[in-house]
Amino acid sequence: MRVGELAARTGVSVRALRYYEEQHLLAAERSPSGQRHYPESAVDRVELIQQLYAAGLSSKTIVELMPCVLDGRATPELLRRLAVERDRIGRRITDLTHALERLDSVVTAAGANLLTGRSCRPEAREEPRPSRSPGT
Amino acid sequence: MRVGELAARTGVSVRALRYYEEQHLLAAERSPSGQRHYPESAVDRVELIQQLYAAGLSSKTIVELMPCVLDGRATPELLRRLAVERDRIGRRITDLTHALERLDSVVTAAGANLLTGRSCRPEAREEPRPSRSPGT
DNA sequence: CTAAAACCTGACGTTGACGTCAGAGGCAAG
DNA sequence: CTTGCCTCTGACGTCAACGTCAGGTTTTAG
Repeated sequence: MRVGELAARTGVSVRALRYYEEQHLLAAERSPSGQRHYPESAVDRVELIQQLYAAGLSSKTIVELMPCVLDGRATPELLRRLAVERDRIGRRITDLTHALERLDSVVTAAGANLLTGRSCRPEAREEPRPSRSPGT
Repeated sequence: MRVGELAARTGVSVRALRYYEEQHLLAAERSPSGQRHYPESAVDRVELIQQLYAAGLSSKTIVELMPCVLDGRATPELLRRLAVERDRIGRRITDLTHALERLDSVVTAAGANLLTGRSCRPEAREEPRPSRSPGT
C-alpha cells in the first residue's frame, strides 16, 4: 500500500510516516517512480512505534531496541537497555498514580466546598464584601 | 530564602524558578535591590508544580487549576477541567501499563532466546552462512 | 488528453520547558 | 577597596516530533 492508505489505516499523518523513515524506524520499498510502498505488516509496525512513543521512548531509543522487540534478537546490552526503559515506565506510572491521587483529593475537597456553598454560584463574582470599600 | 537556596532545596534550576514566575506559577517578594525572596512554603509549592508537570499538565493548565488545588476555591467549570485532566492522566496510566506489558513480554522472549543460544554471543557477528557467497 | 488527487523532496515553522550566554549590578569577607 | 559569589534582566539556543508550504512528478478518474 502507499503512504496515504497507511496513514489512513494507522491514524498517523503522512508526514509522520516520512519522519519515521528518516529516523530508520520504518523502511519502505520504492516504486520505479520513487513512491513508497508498504506491506501489510507496516500497519502493526506503525502501531508499535506509536505505542513506544506513547511510553515516552525517543526515536533513537526505539531504533536501538527495534531489533530486539521485533525479532527477539537481543544482546545482553540490549536486554539491559530494555530493562532500563521498563523501569523508567514503571516509575512514570507510579508518579502519575500519585498525581492522580492528588488531583482526586483536590476534586473531593473542592467538591465538598461546592456543596457547603463556598463558591458554587457562577453568577456571583468574587465580591466577599458587597459594600465596604469606598465607592468609585 | 533566595533563588539559589530554593533551587538547591527543590532540585530544580534557578532558570526554571524564574520561568515559573514568568508563567505566574510562583510569586516572589522582591528585596529593594530586586532580588527574589521566597517563604518556606515555596518549597512545597515548587514540588507541587513539578508533580503536575510530571502528570503532563502544561503551565497554562496548572495556572488555571492552581486556585482550586491550593485554596480549594472551585467553580463548576474548574471542577470539570480538573476531572478532564484526571481522566487524561488515567488514560496515560493505562497506555503506559500496556506499553510496559509489551516490553515485559519482549524481555521475557528475548531472555529466552538468549538462554537458547539464539544470539547470545556478542563475539559472533551476523553471519548465518559462513562461507557461501562468492568471496570478494 | 486533461484535471484532480496523491505523491515526492526540501526546507522552514511550531511548541514547551527550560539551557546558556552576555553584561550589569548587589553583598559578605578580607 | 577589592575579590568573588550570587543575583538580575534580556535574549537567543535547544530538542523532538512533527506541521506546513512551495514547487514539481505520478497516478488515477473521466
